[in-house]
Amino acid sequence: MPLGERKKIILKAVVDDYIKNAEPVGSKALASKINLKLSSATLRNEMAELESMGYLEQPHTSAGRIPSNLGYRLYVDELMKAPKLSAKEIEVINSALKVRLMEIDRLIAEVGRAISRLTSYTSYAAAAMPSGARIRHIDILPIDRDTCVLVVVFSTNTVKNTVTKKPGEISDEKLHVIAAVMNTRLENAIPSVITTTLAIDIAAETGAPIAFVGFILDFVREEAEHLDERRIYVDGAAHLLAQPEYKDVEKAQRMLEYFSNKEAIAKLPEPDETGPMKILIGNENLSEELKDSSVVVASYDIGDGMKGLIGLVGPTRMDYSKAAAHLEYFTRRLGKLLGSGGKPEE
Amino acid sequence: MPLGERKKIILKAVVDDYIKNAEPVGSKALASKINLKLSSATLRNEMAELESMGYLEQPHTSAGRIPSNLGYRLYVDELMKAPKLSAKEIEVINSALKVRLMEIDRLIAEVGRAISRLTSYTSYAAAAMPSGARIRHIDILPIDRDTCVLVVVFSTNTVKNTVTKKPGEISDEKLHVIAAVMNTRLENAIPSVITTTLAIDIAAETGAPIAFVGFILDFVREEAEHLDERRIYVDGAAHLLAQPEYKDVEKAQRMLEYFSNKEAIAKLPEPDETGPMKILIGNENLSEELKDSSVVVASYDIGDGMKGLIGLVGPTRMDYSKAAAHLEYFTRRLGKLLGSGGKPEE
DNA sequence: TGTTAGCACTCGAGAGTCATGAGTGCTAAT
DNA sequence: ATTAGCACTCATGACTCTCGAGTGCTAACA
Repeated sequence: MPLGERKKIILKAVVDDYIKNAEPVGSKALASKINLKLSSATLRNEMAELESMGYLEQPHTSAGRIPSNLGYRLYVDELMKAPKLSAKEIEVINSALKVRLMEIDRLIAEVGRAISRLTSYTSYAAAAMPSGARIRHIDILPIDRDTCVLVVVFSTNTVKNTVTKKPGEISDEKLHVIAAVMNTRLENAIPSVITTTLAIDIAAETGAPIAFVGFILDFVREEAEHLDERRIYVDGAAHLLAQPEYKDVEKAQRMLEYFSNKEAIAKLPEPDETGPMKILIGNENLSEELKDSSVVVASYDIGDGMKGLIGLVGPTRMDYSKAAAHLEYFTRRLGKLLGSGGKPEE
Repeated sequence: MPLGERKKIILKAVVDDYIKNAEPVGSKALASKINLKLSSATLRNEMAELESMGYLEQPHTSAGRIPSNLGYRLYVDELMKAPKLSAKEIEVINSALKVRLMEIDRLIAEVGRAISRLTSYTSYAAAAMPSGARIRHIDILPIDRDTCVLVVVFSTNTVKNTVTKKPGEISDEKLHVIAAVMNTRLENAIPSVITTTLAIDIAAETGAPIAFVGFILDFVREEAEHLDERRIYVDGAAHLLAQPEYKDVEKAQRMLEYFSNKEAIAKLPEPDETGPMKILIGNENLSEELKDSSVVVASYDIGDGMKGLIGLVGPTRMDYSKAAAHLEYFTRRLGKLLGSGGKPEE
């Protein structure tokens, strides 16, 4: 059942209006706003048909129509105006991205914050690490008599470090030797090869205290294990409350709780092989809590096999076009920015 | 005007009851709950006096009384039951702290999360770095032909690192030399000594490309500048909405926005010389947004001159005793745990 | 055949009314 | 000094009513 051209125009008008005003749109109001010169009666007929086809819904008999999930779906797939940012918005984004490249985590958090501000929707941002990282390099830097810094580089180019005490009697050269032995044993190894036996071996070979060696190896293994545990930054949760669909405190609270729940948050949607952006409308979401919200999520390449993830959450009535436009631009710019990998030559 | 013993008991009972039920407490209800055997009429008289003294307030003529800020103040200063945790709560806290020592930032965030869960109040947690950190050590670790890791240790024992490309022609030994030169020049220096001139100097002395040296020094300086920019982790904002005093969506939204505002959040209260814990009731708070909320905040020693900060925010009707008890125990345990400084010997 | 005008009908939102009851202050008795 | 009694206050919630935006249907019209 292909939709007639006029029905499409009407559906688009209804969705646009509802996105803007959050109130069921009636035939009369629509008649004055639409460019087609049709009477409200005709629109009523058309809208009744659109409803029977499942694109529109009526909250109650004597109210206007609102789009159904199916209606939104058609809207985002075919009808909505090409996502486009104003020059001013682009200006703002670019200046937000002018921050120097910093720790990846901080960057991700900042990006989430910026896009949430710009769109007035709640954002979530994360970096998805490829699992199965290998150990690339271990180093132990002497700092003073009984302090040293332990540095581990993984195959993802992620670096972890910790400051720790060292037994005073270990010389700087000895530290070097310990690190060298660990590197020959562990270079390119998966973290699970680290065992107590290995620690004992290395301690014996280098003559270093077993406790010290054990501490280092434990650190390496644990950091490796935590490597693909993605940290998600949620920002702009307050924006949720601004939306009339969350004016019910209970509902708003459920959403906020959802966003502060680590397990739930780990399952937030992400784009798949179908492309770098995904729009999930209402019940297309898998999480129960999101079933009457919508999500627009995009991914970008961070480099070193890592993928960045950034999404916006709003009511099903959200401005998909705006959300998509911002995400699209942001991820494109980020991809470019990060693609160069923070080389010295800027 | 010293408060009579009986008035104190009555005030305490009113506060306790109001903390629990969030509803103005009337003379009759109070008469049945209080252990003194007084009639409601007597209580009425006493409560009227307490009101005229400013310890109680009446939302409207025919309602019960609620504590005023002054009343709460007296309550926390003199009346409330000694903060005490149940064995079960202690159990939960201890298991929450059993996480291995990790990056300080992550630890702080986790602590905030845990205490928010335990108390059902919104928490904020931060580490306050001492300003004026000096450079302690710089190292450049070769990883492969054109990748290296830059590691900087500051006098606060904070370590910052970044992965970067290096010009392929620089040998591992050369990296070593560059690092050594930088260390002799910058050891124990304040970051502002880093200038373009210095970069040119070092490049000349080592024969390294000026771009590479410049990149390293820029990184050091910028990280140093960001060092005392404290990052604050807020958790459990959803708990706010559970409190009846924030059932008004507007108000709740203002609070949430407040907590996602970087500038505002940087000014959250912290304990001062008067002691490790501070209770701010209602309008004792300086921020406009907190004037009808209360804050209980405590600090603890992280070591290396850093101070940890953790606070709970709730309605003025919050359970000060519970909040204080949790904070007290948490900070005490944390101080002990961190005091040892993450030595290898556990 | 598609469009429009007209009309009776529906139903949520908001205003107004009213009874209820928890709570008060005051007075007089204990 | 305490208490019982009583008249008064006022927020709350249930109920009713009106208003009006919006609908579906029918009949007239191009």
